[in-house]
Amino acid sequence: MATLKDIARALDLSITQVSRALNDHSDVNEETRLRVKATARAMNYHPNASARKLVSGRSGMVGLVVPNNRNIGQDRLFMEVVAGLSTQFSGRGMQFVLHMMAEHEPVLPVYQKLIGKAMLDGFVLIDPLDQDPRIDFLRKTGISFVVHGRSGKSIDYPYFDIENEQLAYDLTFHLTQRGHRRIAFLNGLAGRSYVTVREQGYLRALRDGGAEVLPHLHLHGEMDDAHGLTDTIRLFSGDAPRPTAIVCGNVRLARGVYQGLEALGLSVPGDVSVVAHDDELPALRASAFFPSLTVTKSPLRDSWEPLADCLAGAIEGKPLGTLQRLGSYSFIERNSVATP
Amino acid sequence: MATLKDIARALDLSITQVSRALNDHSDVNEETRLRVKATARAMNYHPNASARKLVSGRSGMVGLVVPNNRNIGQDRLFMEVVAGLSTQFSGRGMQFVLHMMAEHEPVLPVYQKLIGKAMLDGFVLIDPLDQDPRIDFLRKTGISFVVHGRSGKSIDYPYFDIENEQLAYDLTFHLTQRGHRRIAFLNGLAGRSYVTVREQGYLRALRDGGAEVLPHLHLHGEMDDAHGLTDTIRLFSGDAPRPTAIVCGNVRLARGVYQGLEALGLSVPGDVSVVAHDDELPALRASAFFPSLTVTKSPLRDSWEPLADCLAGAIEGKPLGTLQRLGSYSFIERNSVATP
DNA sequence: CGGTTTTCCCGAAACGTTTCGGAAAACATA
DNA sequence: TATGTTTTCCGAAACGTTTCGGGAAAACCG
Repeated sequence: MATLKDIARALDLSITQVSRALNDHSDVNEETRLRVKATARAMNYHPNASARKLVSGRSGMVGLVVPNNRNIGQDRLFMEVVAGLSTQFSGRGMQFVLHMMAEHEPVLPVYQKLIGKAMLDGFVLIDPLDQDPRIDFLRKTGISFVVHGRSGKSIDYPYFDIENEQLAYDLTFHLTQRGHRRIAFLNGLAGRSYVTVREQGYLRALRDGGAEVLPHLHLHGEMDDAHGLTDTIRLFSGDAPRPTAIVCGNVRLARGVYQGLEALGLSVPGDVSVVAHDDELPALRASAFFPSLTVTKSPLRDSWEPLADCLAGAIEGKPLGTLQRLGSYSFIERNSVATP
Repeated sequence: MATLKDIARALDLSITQVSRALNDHSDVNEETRLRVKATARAMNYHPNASARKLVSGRSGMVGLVVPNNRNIGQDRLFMEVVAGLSTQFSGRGMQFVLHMMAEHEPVLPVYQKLIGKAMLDGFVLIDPLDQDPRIDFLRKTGISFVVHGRSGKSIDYPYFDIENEQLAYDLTFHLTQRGHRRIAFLNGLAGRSYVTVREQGYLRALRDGGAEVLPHLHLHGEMDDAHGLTDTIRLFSGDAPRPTAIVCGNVRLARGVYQGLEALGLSVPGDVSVVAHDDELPALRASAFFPSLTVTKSPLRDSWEPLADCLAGAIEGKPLGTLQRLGSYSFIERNSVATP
């Protein structure tokens, strides 16, 4: 636990100069800088994070607050997020604080408290809602943050996102081009901003492609196998006009859809075409579906690096322009689409 | 971001007295204490963690360092650990720092660095190995820590553990009492301390129960479905004497074993008896096996609270006796065991 | 050689908290 | 009234770092 004082004493320098040498300030002799750095390493000195935070306002620690309302234990996505972000920040010499809230605990007071303790430099915000109150709150406090996604009309904060509107458009429009006129969309939970945005892309493509807009074909829900299965069964029960194609919000939904169609005795793509967006979650390969699944692909694991980048940049005070990034996706045509 | 100074000024008190009032020291008037606490809440004051850490040595932050060598993305256990610990510490008003190391990065320098930065009060240590070097290292530095499990001969540190020796004994001895003489044990990865300890329990039960000790029936490996399946196939191939019963380190292994036995045309328990230890991981119910599985049960999710308790206690300087805890387990007899 | 700039360094203050040692006032004891 | 005791308070120092404002010496310029 060597301190600046120890190094200063060892080299017969002032604490000031040692600090400046280690922080690469301009007015310190090149030779002394080297001597200081050498002895710092030798005494394996690490700057005391608390002292540093106290005076400079930076601690190198960032936080993720996770509302624990859903069954986290089952959630593969959550693990991806946590493992990805933690690895990224650890690799940058930063610390990653994971705060899991109690169920039904209000969110904003938690941020309030964490900010009050003044130990975090910033936050990562995931799963933004339409008009997310967290964003307004954090913006008001002035603390740095980065959003995984976008929400609200004035987007004047750092984010990393993919073009959800466009990929929903691409998937849907592809189906209209193959002649489909009744296209269902199994979307995510209503209220999530990416869900709303995808809906817009879906509707735009329906109009552009000359397909029917049928509200009963647009469904919201958890994006897992079970909902894919049950939604499919429902779409093909009852009297309402049935779809000839289904757009799935992710590959898990698509797996459920395949099961549902098989149970109904319908074939893919003979009776029903299916497309999906592929986050490339582990152990779930769209190419291994039978028939293999046509998707827009954008690996979720490519999110963590830009997210960490943007947050680190925001903390360093970089201009907003460099802190708003869009990930790319690719359209991969396989064998799950045919003409109706 | 109210500070002690703000409160002091508002109440015309000294900073000292405000601090003492908030920390429930003895020499402060009951009435002033209440006034102070009221205004503190009103100004929603939160003590600055860095300043506190700097002077008192406590920051209320603890860390978990995770070696990222295995495929974390797939690991359900990891998620349980992280979600459980984070929830526990958050609930105690403490902060949980998750540090995921790069693959093949040496561990001890990471601890060294984190301790050097002096922002953490302690560590949770999981998956201890026999003679785990991390334990020796942390002990030498003097920082608080708690181990999930036990390792080494002189166990003079806080831990939470279950009686792995005894439960392996119970499972194995149960089979000997039903007349089994050749009992296989699908254990975990060699080198883990709980694996070694379970082996001892298994061997002790074989001797006590008068069964044969056949080294080729004791197998090590990752404790998942795949290994349960492949190990089972191997146990019943070749010329070596075949087991009439199998002890599984967890329920995932047991599921693989059931699949393997079915593939071999062997029935449970008619041809082979199977028992396991049940960590009660979500979405894997031993009672839903067919035939339902006889187990020793000890929910893993019951570990996080005592672990957090013990670490918090260690940081507060409580005596070691209260910081070494053993979880209980129960033996649940179902339908997967018969006489050979 | 006088004046100006550059180079390299340092003391002291500040961040917000806890805690040590003392001290004034009120109260009890003799 | 003098002496101790308890109650309630406060000033000042300390934790380890960064940074502001200066300052001495060396280098440069005409």
